[in-house]
Amino acid sequence: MNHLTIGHAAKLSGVGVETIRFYERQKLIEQPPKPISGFRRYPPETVRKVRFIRRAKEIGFSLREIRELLGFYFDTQISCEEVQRRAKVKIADMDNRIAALEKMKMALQGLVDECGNRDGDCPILESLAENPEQESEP
Amino acid sequence: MNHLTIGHAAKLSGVGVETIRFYERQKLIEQPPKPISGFRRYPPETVRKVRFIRRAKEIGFSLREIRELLGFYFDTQISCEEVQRRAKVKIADMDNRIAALEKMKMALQGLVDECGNRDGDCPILESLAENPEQESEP
DNA sequence: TTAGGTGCCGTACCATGGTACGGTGTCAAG
DNA sequence: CTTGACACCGTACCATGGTACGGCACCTAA
Repeated sequence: MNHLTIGHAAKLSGVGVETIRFYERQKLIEQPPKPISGFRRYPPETVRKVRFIRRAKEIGFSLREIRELLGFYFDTQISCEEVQRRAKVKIADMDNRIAALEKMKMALQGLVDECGNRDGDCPILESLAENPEQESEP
Repeated sequence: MNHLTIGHAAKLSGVGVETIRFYERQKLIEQPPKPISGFRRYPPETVRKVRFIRRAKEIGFSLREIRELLGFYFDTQISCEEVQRRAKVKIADMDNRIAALEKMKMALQGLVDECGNRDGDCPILESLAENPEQESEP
C-alpha cells in the first residue's frame, strides 16, 4: 500500500488523525484532493513530513518555523548556510530562555535560603508582598 | 485618596485596567462592590495584591499557583514550611525545564557542528527528514 | 450644561498546539 | 445487504495570559 488513508498515515507518523488535519489547516502539509467518491489518499511524503515536524518540534522549533523548514527541504532547496543561520538564531533563543529560567530559579532559591535564618513571617511571601517600588501613598 | 478608581489602581500596580479585570475574573483579586451610583472603589490592598502577582510571575509562578500564594498570604496564614515546600517543587520544575532546553540546544548545536564536515545536502534538514524509526513499507 | 475622559460589562479575539464532537458519507467483510 | 469501522467536515473547546471593542453610564471641569 503506497497511498494511505489518513488513519494509516497518522499511525505511521506517530500522531493522531486530528493532528494530521490540524497540520493541514496550518499549511504544514498539503491535503490530498478528494476523489469523486471515496477517501483521500495520503502519499508517503506526508508521513515523512509529519515525522520531520515531530523531530523539529523535539529540538525546539515552533510550528511556524517548521513550516519554513519544510519549505526549504521539500520545495525551495535553500542554502545550508541559511538553515545554519536559523539554527543559530534558535540556539541563541534557547540560551536566552535558559538564562531567564536560571535567573528565576536563583531568585526563588535565594528566598528559600533566607527561610532558614528568620523565624517571623514567611520571608518568601513577605518578599513577594513588599519588596520593590513603593511609589504610592506618601 | 485612599480608595482608587480601577484606572488609578492599575497605574499604581503597573498593569492595564483590562489586566485588573482579568485578574478579577480569575479570582486572583476581589471585585469591590458597585455603589448604587458611581464607580467601584479599589482599596490599596488591590494594588499590593497585583504587585504580588507581578513579582510572583517574575520568579516563575503561574496564575493558578499565585492564586494559592495570595490566599496563603492574605487569608490563610499557612506555614512557612508549606510555602517553602511549594517553592522547592517550583525550583525542581525549573530545573527540569532548563534540562529540557539544554538537551534541545545540544541536539541542535550538534547538527550545526556537523555542517562544517559535509558538503552534500544540509545535514540539519537531512537529520530532521530521515533519522529515526523507519517502521514503514518493508 | 455640555463635552471629554473614564468606568462598566459582556463578549470576542490574539497566539500556541492541539483535542473532541456530532452528523453524515463511504467502504469492506460477513 | 447489513453492520461496524473508519473518513469527512465544520465547529467548538482545552489551557495560558492576557488584549480589544462596542455601547452605555457616570463624573468632573470649563
